[in-house]
Parts: sequence; structure tokens; C-alpha cells
Amino acid sequence: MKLYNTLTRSVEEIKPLAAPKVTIYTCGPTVYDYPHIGNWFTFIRYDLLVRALKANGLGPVWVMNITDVGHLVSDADDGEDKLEKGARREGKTAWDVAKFYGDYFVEGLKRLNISAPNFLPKATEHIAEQIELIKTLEEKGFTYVIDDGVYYDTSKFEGYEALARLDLDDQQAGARVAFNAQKHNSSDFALWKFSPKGQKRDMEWDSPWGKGFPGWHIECSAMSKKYLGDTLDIHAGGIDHLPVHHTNEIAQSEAATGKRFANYWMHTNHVLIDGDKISKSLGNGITLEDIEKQGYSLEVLRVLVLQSHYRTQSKLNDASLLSAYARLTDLQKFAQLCFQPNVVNEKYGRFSVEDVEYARQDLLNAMNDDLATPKVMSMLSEYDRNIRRDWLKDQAAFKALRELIEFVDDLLGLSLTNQSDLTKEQRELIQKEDMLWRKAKNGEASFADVDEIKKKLMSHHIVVSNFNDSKPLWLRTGTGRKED
RNA sequence: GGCGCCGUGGCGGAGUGGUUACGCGGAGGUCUGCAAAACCUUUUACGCCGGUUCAAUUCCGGCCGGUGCCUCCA
Repeated sequence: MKLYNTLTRSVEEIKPLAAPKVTIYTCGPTVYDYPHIGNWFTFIRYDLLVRALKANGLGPVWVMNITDVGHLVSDADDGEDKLEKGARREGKTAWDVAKFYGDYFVEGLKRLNISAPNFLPKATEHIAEQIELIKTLEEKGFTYVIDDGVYYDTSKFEGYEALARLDLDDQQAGARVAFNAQKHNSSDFALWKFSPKGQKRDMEWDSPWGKGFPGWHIECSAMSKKYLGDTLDIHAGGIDHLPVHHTNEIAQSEAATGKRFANYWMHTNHVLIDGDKISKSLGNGITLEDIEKQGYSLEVLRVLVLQSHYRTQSKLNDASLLSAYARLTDLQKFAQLCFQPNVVNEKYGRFSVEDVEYARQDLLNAMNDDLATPKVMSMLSEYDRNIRRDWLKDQAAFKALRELIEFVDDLLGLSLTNQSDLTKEQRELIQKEDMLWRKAKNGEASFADVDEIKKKLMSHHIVVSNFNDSKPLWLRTGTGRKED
């Protein structure tokens, strides 16, 4: 399986350190507010990576952190802690806020059919590990203390600019951030922040340097080390984290252990809404509930994610949602074929078990090519069309089709196999309709009777197609949209 | 100012040195008792100017336009 590695800026074959195990760390949410649709896009993309690895026989061990303290309103270590700010906004404690949005996030993972991460560690439950790591960095001479906290001296770390290919000297010229005069370098960042004098924070802990709370970046280094060891296989995150957060993670972890932190870095690009990126400052953050309010199921959102590549910016608007909805409906119709033995036509059928198995390998190959999900989607559309047009050859092909759909579900997480079979009663109705239809064509029955049964089926959201040379096929309508 | 990315048909969105992406929408058709559904055909593109090449949307250079990061942010 190949993946674009930001470290080398090239597509590389994934070679886990201890295959078949593959360790993955992904940056999770800061739980101070509802995640917006862009956050969920990224989490779905993590899920697709994990699913692809599994399809290749690898056993991912996936850690996604939950940041419930220390993420300041500004990465420059100025400003307030987001959790404390959220708490004031809602008149609760920071702990209440973290609990509420943390639970909401975990629930969201389930609603979106995102594979359960093996670990969802919270920053507040790993304060000791973070303090330990800072102590190690202190012993090795990478830290210094100023008025408001313990800082990491980025100039001491060889290769600090490597991942993001930064040019710090030139960046300073255009920096708009007020420079903390006590910091040695503008890129230095806080490992531990002291509680403001005379102020009691909801969240604060004792440390060797004084009462306070951890900086945002240290949690990822501490928790990935605890759960996955010094070196992990794949680290994924949003592209916005490249220059600061991920760069700092590397600096912390590698300075502490002397080993490489992660072998592969995967960065997901953003989704734009009406041409703008989603951000708090623009106030255009759409939530899952907003999508559902428009009548779309969350599978529609997943199709939208799949339709664009993770390294390109995708767009969210009414048209793209509608397009994704239509595509999901098509895929669901495709999946419904695996309940229909009538799709086997021994006389005219051309699609063999070999063809179906080839299709499966073809899909996996596309996924293995740097998660080429748009290609996977187009291939599925083609297989759907081909099978409908050419029919299946025999029962073996029918069985293989069922397995193909299950494979696609495991790979993409679209819950296509949830397309339930018909009831016995519905099946009998279809059979009767087909029989009457054939009779009516010979003048042996009335079309009015045929139409009556069709109407009945329609009330079950079932549409029947009759064929001269084949048994009938059915499909369900409106399964991707609530209002249907 | 520094570091990047992108510019594809009505829309979304892939990809490629010479061959249909795919989906949505529009148009026409086949099948059909009608209507759906299904299927077929069609709509036909690669910002501009040069260069390389037998051949460029696809490689190189320049220009124009858009956009991301260097603040919050997936």
C-alpha cells in the first residue's frame, strides 16, 4: 500500500516497523465546542486509512487524542485556554465542557461509522506523562523558564524546519504575532504554562516548575509515546498542523528519545464552503446536525468525502451534497442486487465469478494507490452498470457479488449491506406482479390488476422492473434522504 | 515578505505525453400496456503566451487568476 509522505514529499510504499501491526497516531479534536464539518471530514479520512490498512491484512493500532486542556486560542502561546473560554461562555466549569463535548465527539464517531480507535486518550488523564517528558527535555537542555511558563528552545533542535520545510528567518519578517520578548526564538513554544498569578483555573496541576497546565503540543508527544512507543508508523492530521503542531511534536519527541518520531506523515486537506475555508472567525462551521436538517443522512457526507481526494481541497455546497446523495442512492441500489437471485441469468449472463473477484482486487489496488477514493467511486459506478447490463452468469457469481459488497462496506464504511432484504410478503407481491404482467401482455389478465400491485409495492418504497427475457428486479427508493 | 497548492465541459470531481474517468444536471433514444426503473447515445473540457516533442490538457519557463499556511483552525 502506498501513501504520500509529507516528510519526503513523495508517494511511498508503507512498510510498518513490526508488520502486520501498524501504529497510527492521529490528531483528534479539542473538545470545547461542536466539531464542524471540516473536522469530521478529517476524521472520516483517518477512518478510510485504517480501513485500507485492514483490507491489506495489516492490524492497525490507532490512537486518537482528545485535547481537553491546554489548547490556547493562539498557537503562539498567547491568549486563553479554549476549554476555560468555552466554560465561561456556557457558565460551566472547564471540566463540564470537556465532558460534554468529549462525549458528543465519541458519539459522532459512531454515528459516522468511523472505526473505533484502539485508544482515545485524554490529555487531562496523562498529566504525569507530560510532566515526565518535559523533565526529560529539561535534563537534555532543550528547555528554559520565563515568567509565564516552561519553553522549548527550537534553536537547539537540529532539523526543526524539516517537516514543513520552513524558513524561519524569512518568516519573521512578516510575522504578525506580537512577539513575547522573553522567548529566545519566535518559534519557541510552551511546554508548561503557569496559572496566572492570583487566578484560580478550573484545570491546573502541580509540577516541578509551579502550578499550571501543559502546553498543547506536549500531550501528543507524551500520549503517542505511552501507547505506541518511541517511533510510530503513521502520523496523520490536518494540513494546518504541518508548520506548527506537528513540527513541534517532532521536536519534542525526537529530542527526548533520540529516535525518529514517525516514519510516515499524512496530511489531509481542507473542505471549503462556498469557496472559503471553515474557521471560527468566519463563523461558517456547519455541524452534523445541519447536514441532517437538510434531510441528508450521514452516509451522504461520507460519499462526499470519498468523491474527492484527501490531498485536494474539496467543496461543500448544495450541489455537491445533492450529487453525493444521488451517488449514494446508486450504490445502495447496487447493494440491493445481492438480495436478488434474479440478477443471475444463465442464458444471457456474462459476469462471472472471476470478473467479480477481479473487480475486488481492482478496487483494492485503487485504494492502495494513495487512497484514490474518487477512482474507487467511479469503478463502483462502472461495476454497477456492467452487472445490470450484462447480468450474472451463475450462482457462484451471485455469491461473489455478495462478498464484493461486503468487502466494499469494510473498505469504505458506507453500510451498504444494511440494505435489508425484502419480506416474504413483499417477495410474493413481486412474483405475483410479474406473473400478472406476463399474462396481461397476452390478454389473459388486466393491466389494472398489475397496476394495483405496483401501487401497493410503491407504498413499501419498492419499484419493480419487468423484463421480457428475465425475472424481475426491484429496488428501494429514497434510502439516503430522510424526507423521502 | 517567506513557504506551498490550484486553475479541467452547466455543476461536482479524477486522470493522462497520442486511447470513454466517474457522478449530478440537460437533450435524444431503446425496452415497455402507461409511468417509473434500467440501459444506450449525446452535451464535450482541460486559464493565457512561449518552449521541448512526431505529438501536450499532461513536461519546462513566463504571465494572469484563485487559494492555503506562516494568527485561531481538520
